[in-house]
Amino acid sequence: MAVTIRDVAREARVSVASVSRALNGSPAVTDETRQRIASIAQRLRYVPHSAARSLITKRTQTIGALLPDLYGEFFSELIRGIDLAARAKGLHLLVSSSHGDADEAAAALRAMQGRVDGMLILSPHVDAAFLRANLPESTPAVLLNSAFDSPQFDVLNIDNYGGAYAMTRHLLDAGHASVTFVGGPEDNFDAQQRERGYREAMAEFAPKAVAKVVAGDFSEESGYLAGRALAKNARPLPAVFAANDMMAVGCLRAFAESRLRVPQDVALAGFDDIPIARYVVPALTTVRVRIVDLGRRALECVAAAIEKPGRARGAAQTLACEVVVRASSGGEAKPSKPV
Amino acid sequence: MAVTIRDVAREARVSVASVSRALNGSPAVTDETRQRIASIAQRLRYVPHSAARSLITKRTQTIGALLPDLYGEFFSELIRGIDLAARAKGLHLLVSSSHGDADEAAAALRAMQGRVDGMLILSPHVDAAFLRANLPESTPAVLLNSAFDSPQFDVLNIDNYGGAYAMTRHLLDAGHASVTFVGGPEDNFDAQQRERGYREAMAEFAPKAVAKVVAGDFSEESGYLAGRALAKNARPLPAVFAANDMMAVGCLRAFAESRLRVPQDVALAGFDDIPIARYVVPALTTVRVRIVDLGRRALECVAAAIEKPGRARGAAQTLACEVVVRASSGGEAKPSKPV
DNA sequence: CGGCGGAATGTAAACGTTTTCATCCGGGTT
DNA sequence: AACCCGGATGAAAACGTTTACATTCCGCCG
Repeated sequence: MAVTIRDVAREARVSVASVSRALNGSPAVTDETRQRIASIAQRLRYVPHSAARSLITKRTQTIGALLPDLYGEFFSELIRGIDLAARAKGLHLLVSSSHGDADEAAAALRAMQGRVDGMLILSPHVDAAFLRANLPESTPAVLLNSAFDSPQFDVLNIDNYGGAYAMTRHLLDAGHASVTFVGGPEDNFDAQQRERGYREAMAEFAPKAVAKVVAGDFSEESGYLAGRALAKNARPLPAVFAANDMMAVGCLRAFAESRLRVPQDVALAGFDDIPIARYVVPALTTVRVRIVDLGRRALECVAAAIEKPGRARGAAQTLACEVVVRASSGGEAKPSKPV
Repeated sequence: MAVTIRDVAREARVSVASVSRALNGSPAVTDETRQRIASIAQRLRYVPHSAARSLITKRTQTIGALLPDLYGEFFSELIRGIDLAARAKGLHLLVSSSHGDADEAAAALRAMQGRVDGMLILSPHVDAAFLRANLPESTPAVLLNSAFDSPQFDVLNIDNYGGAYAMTRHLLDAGHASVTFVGGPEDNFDAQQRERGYREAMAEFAPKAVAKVVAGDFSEESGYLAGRALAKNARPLPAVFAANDMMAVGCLRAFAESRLRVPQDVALAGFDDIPIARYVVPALTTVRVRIVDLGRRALECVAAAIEKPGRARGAAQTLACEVVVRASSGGEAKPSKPV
């Protein structure tokens, strides 16, 4: 049915070995025969059978990506970065996303076994035991945004700490006497790091003020509730720094209901720079994370691990964030045109 | 190194054929031996080598998804739907996205050759010639949201026409004497269909009014410009229906600058129901498209084509949309809490 | 009691590559 | 002239499955 290496060999009057060599760029073949074989292969539309090749080379040229139940921009951007880098390296991308719990993730991980040369794993469910149980020893893997730190695996994290630290500092520098933090879920790694960044910046740059954290869970609703509670406090209000943009949007709604003007009565900042952040009124000051870079770096990292199997594992990299100042923090007045 | 079917066979004191049969559920094997083999396989952590299996069965259990340079919510939701359906069917998902032009898409399509049993293709660049040149005859493919209609391929479209028709009708029913349409890019299939839906609804439900279309290109900026132009018109202003939400957001900004109140002075609606639509003020009336369902249906469609190779191709399905009424059209006043 | 049929299992070919090893050939060295 | 060396090519094994076909075994019927 399909054209195989044999057909090309027959047509070119050489052995299959020569065809293989010619097409794979082995030096042990005359330029002239290489040309001839190449042109015949092209004419016949020969495409090497990837399964047969994988069988013998033990390489699939494929990277697996294991992702949790992820929504919106973050997911797209991450995949974009991974995909771009994979294409540049001639690798394919096998995706398995939308994993709600550890069991689903485990099943997905096992299902990928043997189909991929390496893995990119972003999941709140991973820990040492999970990986030992579900990931073959020999498969290189890069953990994304994971609290889990092991000499076995490379880890690539967002600098949540640094971003929150920088934002807190920015708010204090802008003249606010104090900053209140709206926290994320307690068991969330990102949330923990962001809170730590906030606390340390407060300790350093506002030693007289006291750090104050109100609870939240990253949802818009929890931000709304937090905002409503904060609006009752004594004036002047401290600046509010929400652990993510969705909660900041919730705060914004609560403040609007309480007839509080942002940023005149209360300054507000978020974290993530989701697209909505540019379009709420006033536009939200936030911390931007270059998700595309996260994906790209992750893929390059696992590709490197595949190429050099003996290489030391366990490198931990951190991806910098940047403060994006918009109208909501009062740092800059640009209410009309989105950035 | 890795454990193969031979190891299992040796351990179980049977032939490899029996192991294969037992693990693949062939009826020609005693329940007792099946049990024994299964437990040994599990103990040895045997996983069939997928490449070897593909080599002989000519199946990869993998679906390829070819996507253009897609951003945000649409991409995530689409992949989510595809992934969910794929998992349910035990299929893997090979993704190649971010294709800017036809050449890139062609290269990606060819690279997937032999690695997938079927393809999901969403790309403005596909047409008959493109597919003939880059897709093997035998590979089933489903085209998503494509103007190209051929008896060769299944096509799955969003009901842009019906959604725009329904929205226009909704605005007219709500008491607006006329509706002005802000169009999308001229060569865009979605935009064309939406405009057609608008025109036909106008002709049918507002025969005395005249359909009016101002140009746009789906960008927020083009919506802003359109909104500014419209704000100059004679009062009372007709309702404004933008061909997508981003342009509607742009209109909103222009109206705010012109001190026009929405919906009191001008009613506004968009299309897509992007997340931002809920958070702008006032919240945007729009047309919702169930992208997850699009992905799910597409995968089920290609899976069906793979299972029954002889089946008739060329079925065209259409995915219904629904009008989502929020504050911006004045149909319902719910300015505070997002839906 | 012999043969037959069907169920369970085994044997080996086939899938399409890559790669090791062998072969061949021409030319330079001794 | 004999030898060797190195470069180009070919033959065949190997990768780990599935499956067509062969074999074995056992009970049952004539």
